[in-house]
Amino acid sequence: MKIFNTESGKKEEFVPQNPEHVTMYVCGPTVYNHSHIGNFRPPVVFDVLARLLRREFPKLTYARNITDIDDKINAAAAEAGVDISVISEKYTAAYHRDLATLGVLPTDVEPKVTEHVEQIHTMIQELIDAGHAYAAEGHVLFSVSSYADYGSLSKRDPEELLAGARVDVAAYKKDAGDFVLWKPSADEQPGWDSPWGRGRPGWHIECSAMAETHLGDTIDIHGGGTDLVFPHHENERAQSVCAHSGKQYVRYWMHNGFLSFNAEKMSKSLGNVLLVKDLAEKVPGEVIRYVLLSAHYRAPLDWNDDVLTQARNSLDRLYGALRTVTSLDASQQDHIPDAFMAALHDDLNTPKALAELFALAKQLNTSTDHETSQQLKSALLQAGELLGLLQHDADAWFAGDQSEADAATIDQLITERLQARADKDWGRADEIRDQLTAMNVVLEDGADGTKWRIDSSDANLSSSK
RNA sequence: GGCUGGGUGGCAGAGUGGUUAUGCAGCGGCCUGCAAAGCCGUGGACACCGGUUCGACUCCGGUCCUAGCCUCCA
Repeated sequence: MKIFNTESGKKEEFVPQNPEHVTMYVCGPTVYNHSHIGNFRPPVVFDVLARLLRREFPKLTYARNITDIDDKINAAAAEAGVDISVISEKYTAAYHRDLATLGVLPTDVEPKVTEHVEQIHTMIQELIDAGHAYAAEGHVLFSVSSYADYGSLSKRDPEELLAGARVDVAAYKKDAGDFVLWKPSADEQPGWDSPWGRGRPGWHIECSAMAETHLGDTIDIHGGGTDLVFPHHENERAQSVCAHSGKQYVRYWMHNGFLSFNAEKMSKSLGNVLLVKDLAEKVPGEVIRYVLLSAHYRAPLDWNDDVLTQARNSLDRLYGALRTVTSLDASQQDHIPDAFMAALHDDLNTPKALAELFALAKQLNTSTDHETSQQLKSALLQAGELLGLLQHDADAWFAGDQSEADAATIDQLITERLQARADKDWGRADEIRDQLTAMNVVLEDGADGTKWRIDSSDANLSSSK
């Protein structure tokens, strides 16, 4: 398996530190508000990677954190007049609902910052003891100049960084590039007692401490959005390497590209933020997931009003192929085609992998041999599972969210129409079909009976709000 | 301004120094009582300008556009 490593700028063969136990850490959300669709690209992309790793290695420990202490959470809590836990728990729950909508499997560990304050203290102390950090006016700062390799992950020259810095440099900083590990809290702000006074963790130390706690000093894969390369991951790396006597922190850094909306940055100020819960009212979560996997994870992905419709229609084709085989013989065999695996092994090339799914669908649609069809359906389901797609019952997929009562009515009408057709009473048959069309039901007559589906084509999938 | 990516047909989106991506949409045909689905076929693309090469969408240089980052950010 090859993985593009941000640190080297190349695709590298993936060799875990311990082939018996692979470790992966992905930066999770700060739970102060709803995450938008762009925020879900990493969980979905790394969910596919986790599925792949679990298939190919005996053990994977995958951690994705919840940042539940942050100034934005503080602000939201203060405004609502509640404890920060009220805010963070509310939006953690929302985050979990959205993950479930998108078919993202739970991680092995979901560490919360507020549950790791002790470990954060320990790590800060280690950094101070080793001369990489210093306390000043209630703050503890990491001394960037103490880590010679600083900047090499994000390919930045520390000198230029400082020259271009547009922030006000606090007087207590020895060096303008130094970043905070611990900062003081005012009395009304949430805080924890510490050797450096009451305060709260800085923005980067939490991930270092949580990764260390759950995955050890060196982790195999660390993922996140490309915007996190600097400063977040650069700083994480500096902290962890320095706290661990120079030991490597991450073997493979992976960063996903950004999602834009109609070629504009998705941001609250532009009013173009798309929420999973809103999209899920229009389409199944699987359609949203399909869109997120339809572009390579490192490439930019532009969301526009057509992508959901296209994804919906594409999935219809795959489910349509699955529906040609009504039952599946029990089979433990692995039928996933090599080309599909090769695509995923090539730096998680999900668009190529999807193309292989369509190749399977075409074979399935043209197959006349029972045995072959069974294998093809099995292959499609197994390959789909690796992508987190195609796991619904095909009939249920096409039935949409019709109630059972409706389904019963539809079946009743279809039975009547079949009789009319048997009697060659085309007028009556078409009358019934028109009736069903009015119910948004499309019929498909086949050799083995009549299937139906809910017409989603003119359902308003426009994603603008 | 600096650093790092990206610009492929109507849309989405892979890939490659010479050969069909794939899907959606379109068009023609087959199938069908008629449709739908499916199948077969089909048109249509590599931002621009140079260079290297027998040959460049692919490699190199430059230009333009675009995204992210330059201490909150997926």
